[in-house]
Amino acid sequence: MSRKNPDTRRRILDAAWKSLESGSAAHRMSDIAKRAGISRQALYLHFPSRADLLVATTRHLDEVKKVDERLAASRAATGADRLDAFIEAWGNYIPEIHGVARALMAMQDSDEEARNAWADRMAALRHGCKAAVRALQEAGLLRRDLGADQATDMLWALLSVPNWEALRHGCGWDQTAYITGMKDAARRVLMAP
Amino acid sequence: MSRKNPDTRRRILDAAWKSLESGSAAHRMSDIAKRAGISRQALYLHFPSRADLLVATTRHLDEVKKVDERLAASRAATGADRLDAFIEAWGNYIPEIHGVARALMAMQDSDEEARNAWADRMAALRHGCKAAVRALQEAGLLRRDLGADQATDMLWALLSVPNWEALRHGCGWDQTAYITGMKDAARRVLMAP
DNA sequence: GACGTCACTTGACACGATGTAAAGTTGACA
DNA sequence: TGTCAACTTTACATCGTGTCAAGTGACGTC
Repeated sequence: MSRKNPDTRRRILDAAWKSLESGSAAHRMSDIAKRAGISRQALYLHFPSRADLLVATTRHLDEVKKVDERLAASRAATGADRLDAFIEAWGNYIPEIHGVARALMAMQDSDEEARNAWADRMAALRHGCKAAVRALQEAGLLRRDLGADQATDMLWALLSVPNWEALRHGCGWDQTAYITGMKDAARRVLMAP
Repeated sequence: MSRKNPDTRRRILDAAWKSLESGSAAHRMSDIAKRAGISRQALYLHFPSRADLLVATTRHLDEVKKVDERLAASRAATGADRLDAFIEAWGNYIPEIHGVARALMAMQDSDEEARNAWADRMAALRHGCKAAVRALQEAGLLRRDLGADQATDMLWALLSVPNWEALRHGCGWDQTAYITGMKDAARRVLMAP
């Protein structure tokens, strides 16, 4: 699969990324191929299906954008600071992956591979939420009447991509308003006053 | 368009609804026609496109399920009770329209008509949120540091269908847990402690 | 009792997107 | 010079949507 020219592969992934990121609706395989400067068929030589391409594109983005490093910063903090840092790291990552995320979400109904890829991603987010909730709990800041699982669920829902879309695009919030709004909402929902 | 047999029209709408509501992935025009007991072409005699059919199905659902009546109940209340009543009315309506909502959301990228139909629906929800926020404000219960618009946005995002999906299906919450969880979250985010 | 019309059926086809298959081109390397 | 790998070109299968046109059968009307 990936034994072809690694440079071409990279060009395809960049093309897919940019194509999805640019608001335009030209997300067909032929558009991506054109943008990468290769034939549509060469694309299938590297990625057997559209779903494969999208999944590889998310991984590629993770690598280029260094999610791990970003999230590592939040892991250093404790208590409420950790919650803030996590929301900031993830919340500022969403706009960068948003195009690809949208495409992946749109394929969920029709393609199992896409569904699994997105589920994986959401599981990773949930893991981060869980850790942030535990940090609150350890600092004695988590609401007493809220189970850790329930708190994790709420935070996870709050930080979902559709929520980001709703506030940023549906309501016209800017990115900093989104971040501060989310930090505020999360503290109010999860922490004792 | 709708000058054909109104009984057939109704059968089509019911078929579309049930087809979308049943988890199975058979949502093609031919499946809906089969379920309605007519030919695929007769379907196009009543609804010129898939998007038209979906839009009509949501309206049909609204009629059958009597959204207006349900929401009217919440309009009678005041202050925090109104917020609770609104969340309960809308939150319990989501599962009934969920199948159709999903289909409509999935068509957003490809079809403008579907996009507008969904936008209309979300605008109606937003209108309800705004009224609930105003009720809080009039009762002096709204947080002082939160603008009415900002509060409306937050409530609107909180009550979105994707959030319902995330908590009910992603996290396995049952419907009553969802309702109480949302009421609680909304109060914490919007009201002063 | 023939006639027309209306709601629907039957069958065929165009289109756009994905994905498959196979033969041809080009350049690097032995 | 020959071969191999990466990519191109061309052609085609498939699936779902939407269009078109001719046909059928029941019902009301003159």
